[in-house]
Amino acid sequence: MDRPPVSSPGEAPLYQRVKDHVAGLIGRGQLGPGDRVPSEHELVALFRVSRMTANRALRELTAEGWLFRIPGLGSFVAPQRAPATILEIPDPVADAIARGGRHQLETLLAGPARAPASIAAIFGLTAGTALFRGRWRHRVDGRPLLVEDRWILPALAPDAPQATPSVLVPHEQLDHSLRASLPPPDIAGALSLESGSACLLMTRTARLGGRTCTFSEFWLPGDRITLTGTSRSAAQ
Amino acid sequence: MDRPPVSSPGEAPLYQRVKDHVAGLIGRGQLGPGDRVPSEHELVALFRVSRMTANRALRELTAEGWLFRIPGLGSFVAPQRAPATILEIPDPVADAIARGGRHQLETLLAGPARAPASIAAIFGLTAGTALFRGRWRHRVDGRPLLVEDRWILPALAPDAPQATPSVLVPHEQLDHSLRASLPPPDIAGALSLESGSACLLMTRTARLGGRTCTFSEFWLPGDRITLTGTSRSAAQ
DNA sequence: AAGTGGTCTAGACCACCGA
DNA sequence: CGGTGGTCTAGACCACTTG
Repeated sequence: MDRPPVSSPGEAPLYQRVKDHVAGLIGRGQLGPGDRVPSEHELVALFRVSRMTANRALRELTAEGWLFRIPGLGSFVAPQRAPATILEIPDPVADAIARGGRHQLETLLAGPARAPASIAAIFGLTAGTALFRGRWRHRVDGRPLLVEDRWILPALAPDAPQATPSVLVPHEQLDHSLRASLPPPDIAGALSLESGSACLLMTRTARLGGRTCTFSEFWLPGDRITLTGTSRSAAQ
Repeated sequence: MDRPPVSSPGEAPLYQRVKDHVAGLIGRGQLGPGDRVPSEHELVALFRVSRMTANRALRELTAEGWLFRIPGLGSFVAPQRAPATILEIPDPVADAIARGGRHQLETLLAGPARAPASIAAIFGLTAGTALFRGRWRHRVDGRPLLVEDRWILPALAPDAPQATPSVLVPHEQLDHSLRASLPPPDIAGALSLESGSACLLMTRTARLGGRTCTFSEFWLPGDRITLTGTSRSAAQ
C-alpha cells in the first residue's frame, strides 16, 4: 500500500471520516429518509479503506439512529427523528444529591390507609381497600425541595413499611406524568410555600408483573426546581 | 483452526457472547463501578476469539454506558447509572398533532425587537441588540394549548421572519428546562386562563456552531397539559 | 519492557435479496 | 448470478501507561 499503515497523526480516524461523509450527505439534505447510502463496497473504493473500516462506519451510524440496514439490499437513511420531541429529565432529588447537596428526609406520614376511589382506580382495586401510605419531605441543603406521597400495594411489597422512599420498590416499568398545579394547603405548608405558588406535580406509577405496585405523587416547588435536559440533532 | 469459521447457526455471534459475559459480571454484582474488567487480551484467551472481536465487545459496551476505557490502563465498570432518573417527555404539541388533533396557529406578534437584558444575556449579546421576536398561540381542537415566545438571532437565521414556529431553525444542540410558574397577565389571557392558574414553563435554547441562535419560551396551561413518559428498569 | 487500548488491513465464509 | 450486509480472523503499527 502507498498509504500510511494507520491514520496520520492529528487527523480523524478513517472510520470517522467515512462516518462524517455519510452523515454529511444526510445532514446537508442530499439524502433523505429512505434513500440508499453508499454500500460498504462503494465506501471501500471511495476512501481506499478496508471493508471492516467501512463496515464500522455504517454500523455505528446505524446504532446512532441515522441509518437502517437490510441484509441483501443495502443501507438507507432512517425516517426523520422528530427533533426535540423527547426531553430527558433527570430526577431532581437524585440530581441534587449527585451534585453533592446535603439530603435530609423527614417522615410526615406512614402507615396503613384505606384507598380513596381515585387511588384505588389506579391500582385496579375497589375504594376502601387497605394500602400502605407514606408521605415524606426531602430537603436538600436544608430547603424543602420535594414532598413525596406514596401508596403501596402491600401484597406486592410486603416490607413496604420499612421501605425508605426514593429507594424504589422492585418494578419492571415506570410511568411518569408531569403537570403544573397549585398545591393543596397541606402540601404548600410542608414546602413552606405561600398559597398561590405554582408547583410541578410529578406522578410515578411502578408496575410489576403487569400490576401497579406503587403510586407516588411528587410535589416540587416551581420556583425552586428547574428540570433540564439536552438533546442533539442534526441541522435540518 | 478447530473452531467453525463463523458462529454456529442459531447461536449468538461471538462478540455478543463476549458482551454477555462482561455484562453478566456487572449485572450480577461481581464487578462494581470502578472495577477493572478483563482486558481484550484476556478475553481473546478466554473465548478463543480474535482481538477485533473482543475489541468490538468492549467498544460496544462502552458506547452503551457500561464501561469506560483508559488507554494504557484498562477497561473499567462505569459509575452506576441511577435507575429511573431519566424521564422522557414528548413534545406536547407534536404529540397532540400526532394523535390526530386539529392544529391551529395564530401569530400574536412578529417582527424585530430589541433584546432586554435577560434575553441578551442568553445570546451572549448586549442589551438592546436587535433580534427577531415572534409569539404564537397553538390551538389543538380549538383549545389554546401553548403560547410560544421566540427570540431569534437574525445573523444565524436570515429567513427567520418567514419561519413558522415549531419548525426548528437548524441547530446542533437543544437545551431544555422545565418549571412551574404563574403566567403573566398577557400569557394568561392568551391561554384563556384565570389569573392564579399554574402553568408549565418550558424553555428551549437552540445552538448552532457553539452560539445560541434561538431562545423560546413555551407556556402550557397546567390543568390542560400533562407530560407523560415511560421508562423500563430491571427489578433491583 | 510489558501491558493496555485505538486503529487498520486483506482476506474469508455466510445468509439473504433481486434479477 | 452478483450485490448486499453480518461476522470473523490473524496479523499489524501506534500512543499511552506502569513498573
